[in-house]
Amino acid sequence: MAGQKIKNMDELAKVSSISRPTLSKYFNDPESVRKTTRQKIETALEKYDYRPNIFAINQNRKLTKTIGILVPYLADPFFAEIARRIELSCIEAGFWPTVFSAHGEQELENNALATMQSLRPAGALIAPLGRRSDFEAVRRFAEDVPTVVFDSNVNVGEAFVGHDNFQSTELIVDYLCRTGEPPCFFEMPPLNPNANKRREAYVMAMENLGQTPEIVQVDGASWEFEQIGLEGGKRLIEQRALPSNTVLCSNDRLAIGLIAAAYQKGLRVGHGPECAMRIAGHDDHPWSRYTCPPLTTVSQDYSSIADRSVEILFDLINGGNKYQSRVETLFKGNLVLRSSA
Amino acid sequence: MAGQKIKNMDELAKVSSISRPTLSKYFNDPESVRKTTRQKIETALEKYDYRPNIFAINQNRKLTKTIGILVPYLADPFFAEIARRIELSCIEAGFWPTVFSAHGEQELENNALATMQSLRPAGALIAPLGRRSDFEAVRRFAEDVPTVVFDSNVNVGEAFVGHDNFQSTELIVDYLCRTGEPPCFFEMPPLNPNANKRREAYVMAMENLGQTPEIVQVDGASWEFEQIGLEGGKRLIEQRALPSNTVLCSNDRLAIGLIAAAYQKGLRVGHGPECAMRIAGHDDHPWSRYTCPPLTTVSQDYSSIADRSVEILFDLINGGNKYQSRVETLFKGNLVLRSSA
DNA sequence: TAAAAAACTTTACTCACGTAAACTTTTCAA
DNA sequence: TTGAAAAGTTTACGTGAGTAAAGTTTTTTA
Repeated sequence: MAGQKIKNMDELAKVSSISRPTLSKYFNDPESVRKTTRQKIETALEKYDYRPNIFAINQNRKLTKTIGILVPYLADPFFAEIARRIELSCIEAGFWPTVFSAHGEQELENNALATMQSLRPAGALIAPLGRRSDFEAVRRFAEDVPTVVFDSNVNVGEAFVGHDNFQSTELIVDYLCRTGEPPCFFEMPPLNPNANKRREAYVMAMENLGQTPEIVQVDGASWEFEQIGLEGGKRLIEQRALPSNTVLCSNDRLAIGLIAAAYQKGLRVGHGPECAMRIAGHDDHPWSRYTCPPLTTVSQDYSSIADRSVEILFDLINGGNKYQSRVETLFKGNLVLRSSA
Repeated sequence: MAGQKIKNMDELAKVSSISRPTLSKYFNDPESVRKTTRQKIETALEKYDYRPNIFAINQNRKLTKTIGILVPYLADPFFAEIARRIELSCIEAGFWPTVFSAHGEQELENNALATMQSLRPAGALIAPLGRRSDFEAVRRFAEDVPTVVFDSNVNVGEAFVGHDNFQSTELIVDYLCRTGEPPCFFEMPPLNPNANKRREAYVMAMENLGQTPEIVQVDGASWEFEQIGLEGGKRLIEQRALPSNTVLCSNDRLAIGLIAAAYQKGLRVGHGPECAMRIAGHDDHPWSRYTCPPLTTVSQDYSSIADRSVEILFDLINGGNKYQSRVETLFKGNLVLRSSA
């Protein structure tokens, strides 16, 4: 492959003594040509440096090999991680994934959707911003491109894959009630459906246990959840405004901020008798292992969510284009007991 | 734009009464046509739903509007953050950035380079893996595509933009020596040139101050630096093998792991008299604000690195293609004093 | 070994747009 | 009002590959 460069398939056809249509077939699917021709082509490919021009390839194909991936905020390790897994699955399946991020803003989300759309992808996996999404834009996109929505259920696309917030929230509320003071719920103004569902699930779970739900909402509208948790947490601790010494946070990033707030205010966090408060999170975020103390939380099943999303998308792409009805798949979470609660 | 769909420029030419070459000019640069024609085009665009086909556009242009961005590991918030800034600058300048990640592996880095190359981008901004890079592949890429290398200096491409590890390391070593026990240096096997330079800089700075440098290397070859810091840290603390109670970590992520290790081993971290050890990092990583205690570190000038990289690339793209010689720009770090050291 | 099937070659057209050349119309300053 | 200069139109060709149809060669099957 270090050899001379070759401009196009016609030139490759000459030097390999294989006709261009056959070469075209080969690049579409190497298995679709006879073994002997495949070998001829591959020896030529070793000798000459050639890669088909993507733009020319995709111009005529109805079905490109591109897959669009859109996440609301790539600097959040949860999305970075899930995007990573999806990307790898796509590469393995011979597709060309391209990752886009909305960076938390509607304008950029629409921008990314438009860019993706003009890439005419075979399919897309998108996690919409949620509350800030331009739903019309997302709907129009999903009409055009076979789309699997993950993480944030906005009721468009052919399928949704996500996390069972009710199951997981009940799990951790049960645990917290069983092992100490019933938790209050610490949240910020909800950015997406998950946050809302978690609040509702908390209320339900508490009522089922005969406890009074207590919700504490702190201000904040950015994607710097830790900062919001830290600032809000410090204020609440100063004012002794937390209704319970056990705090269930709407997500791990908020919990990380709250743990830092407790530390800075000299409050010991954990479940021992010498501890002033218990803090629990939700997600099993990559960082939650490294907080002080390590964070007790409920996991999201990252790999299942990523794998299933891709699986469903490939189904969609291969077999026709539409499911009979919209499929929603929710994965259960597991209790991750560490020492913060 | 909710109107009927239009297939191609010819159809748009008909409905807008503007010739196709002029339309082509308009899409290339809306400012390049007379105001009256621009308005005609734009009213047609509001009525009919049309976007030029990217593939057809790029097939013919020598200069596409695509910019490739490659980072070694996108799940690391440092790179996520810097990629985010670069992306935004590119969008603002009217380019189409596409982010790729090597996910820490050479094979995927080469893969990403190949994909980028076949996108025939106007330019690329790449942060190579470093030690694990296939240097030949990177060099060949940079020969083909105007390339600015950032973060990890591998001596290819037209320019390098990065962080002044010598200056910053000296800064924090000075600070640590001035305010307490001289630090030992905590590292893992270096993945890239920065890690090596930091070690060298540490040794130099210590010697300049008449101190004996002490280096502690823990095992680990993954990109889970926190995990490496945590495991290595716990072992060192158990065995009382740290040569100093002040530890300068090669980077913040390692420091985050080490802080967790100290916490788990019951050692209080900070600079008070009641503290057992001081821990400092390097990078001012997005998380370093939320450790317990908050991490004292030296900042990398994220925004300058991102901005200058983009600036240089645009220079390269616009004015000719080559600099006389390879330009290296290093930005200084600042001491970020928090309470861990 | 003959016939049928599979794979390949040749030829020719398509896709949607970039772009160059020659010509026409509009704009604007002298 | 005139005459460049600027902007637009018409025409025509290029890009690199997908793909269809008709014919040829190779392989497989009976």
